[in-house]
Amino acid sequence: MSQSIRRPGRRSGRPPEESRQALLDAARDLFARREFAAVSLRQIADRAGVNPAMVHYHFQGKEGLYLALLEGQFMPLMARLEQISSERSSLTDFVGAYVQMLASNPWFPNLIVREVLYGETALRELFIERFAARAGATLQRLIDTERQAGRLRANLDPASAALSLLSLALFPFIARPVAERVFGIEMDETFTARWVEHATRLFYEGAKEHDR
Amino acid sequence: MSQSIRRPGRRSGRPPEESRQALLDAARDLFARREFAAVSLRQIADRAGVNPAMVHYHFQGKEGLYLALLEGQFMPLMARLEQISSERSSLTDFVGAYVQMLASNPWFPNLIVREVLYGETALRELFIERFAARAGATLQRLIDTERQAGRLRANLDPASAALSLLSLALFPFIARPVAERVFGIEMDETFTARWVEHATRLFYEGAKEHDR
DNA sequence: GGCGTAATTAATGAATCGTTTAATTAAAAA
DNA sequence: TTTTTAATTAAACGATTCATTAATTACGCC
Repeated sequence: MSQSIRRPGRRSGRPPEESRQALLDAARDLFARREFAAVSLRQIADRAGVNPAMVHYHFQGKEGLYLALLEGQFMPLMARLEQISSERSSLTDFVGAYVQMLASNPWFPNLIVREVLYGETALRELFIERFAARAGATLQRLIDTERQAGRLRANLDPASAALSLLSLALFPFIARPVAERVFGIEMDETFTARWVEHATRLFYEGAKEHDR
Repeated sequence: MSQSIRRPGRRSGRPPEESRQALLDAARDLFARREFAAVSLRQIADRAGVNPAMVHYHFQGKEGLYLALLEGQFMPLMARLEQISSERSSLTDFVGAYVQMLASNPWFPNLIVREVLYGETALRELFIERFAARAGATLQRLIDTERQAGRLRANLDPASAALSLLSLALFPFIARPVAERVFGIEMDETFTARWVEHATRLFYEGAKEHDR
C-alpha cells in the first residue's frame, strides 16, 4: 500500500514547510472522521505522501502532531468563535456568524463532538473553561438584553432559552451527514442563510411575549 | 493490570449466561465512550472480569461482540423509537416519549453519534433507511397535520420545521456532558419534563400563524 | 566548488493488538 | 460413579502499532 520506492534524502525543489503542512492537513481530515487511537501514523503519512518517520521529525510523535493540529487549526477557529461571542451585540448576527463558520468548516463540528463532547480529555476542560462557559454567558446576556427590551417574554428562563438557540444553531451541522439525506437538503450557502433566518425567526416568535 | 490468578476451567455455581452478559454490558459502556478500533478486547474483558478469550468463545471475535451488542441493546431501543414514531399521534407525546428515552439511556445518543453520524459504517445505512428516514417522514406528517388544523402557520416548510423540532429535542442530550456544566443543569427526570414542555411550547409558538 | 546542516527514507525494536490452541475445571449425561 | 460436554484460562502467535536509529540526499553558506 505505502510502497514508496523513493530513496531517502531531502526532496528537491520542495520547501520543507510543505511536508509539515501536508501532515497537518491529512491529520485534520482523518481526525475529523475517527478518533485519535483509531487513526494510525501510516494512514496520515500515506495521505500526506511522506514517510511516517516525518511525524517524529516535525512533531516529536503522534501526540505532538495532534497537539500541533489543535494549536494550528482548532484553536484559531475557536478564537474566532470567541471573538464572535464577545463583539456581536445582535442576537441574529451572533447566530449568523456562528452558523456561517460551522458550515464552511465541516471538520470543526466533528472534532468538537469527538474531542469535547465524548473525549474525556484535557481539551474538554480547556474548551469548556476558555470558550463554552464564556459563550454560554454571552448568549444568556444577549438574551437577557432582548428580554429587557421587551422583544422576548419577561418570564423566559435565560439558560433554557440559550440552550434552545444553541440547539437550533448547531444541531443541523452536527447531524449533517444524516440530516442531508433524511430531509433531502444540501448544506450550502443558500441553506445556511435560510436556516439562520428560519431559526432566529422561530426562536424570536416562540420566545416573545404572547397571550395564551 | 489484568493479573487474574484464577486457574482455568469452568466457574462453579455461575450460569454461563452471566459471563456473556457481563461482556455485553462492558462493551456497551466502553463503545459509548470510544469507537470500535479504540477499545481493546482486553479492556472489555477486564471490565467484565473474564478472560479475553471468552470473547471468541461467545461471540467469535471482536466484531461478533460488536454485532451482538448492536443486536441486543441498540436495536431494541431503535425498535422502541420506531414504535413511538409510528403510533403516537400527538406531536407533544411524540417529543415527550423521545426525550424520555434518550434521557434514561445516556449511552444511546453517544452510540448514535459515534456509529451513525460519524462512523462510515454499514450501520449508518441501516439506521437511516430503517429508522431515520421513517421517523423524519412521520415527523413531517405530524407537523403537516398540525398545520392543516391551523395550529401551525400555513406557509411553514415541513422539512425545516421537522429539523427544528429534532434539534430542540435531541441536542441537549447529545451535548449533555458540556451542557450540564455550561448551563448548570442536571438532566434528571425533572429537567426532562421541563425541557419537553419548554421545547414544544417554543416550537408551537414560534411556528404558529402570527402577524408581523 | 566543497562542506555542514536540514530533510527524508528504510530498517529495526519494543509493545500491544486480535486471535488461536491446548490445558483445566465444573456441570450434565450416562 | 464414570464419562462426556461446556465453560474458562494461560500461553503463544503473527500482525500491526508507535517510536528510534542510521543512512542518504539536497540545500545554503563560505
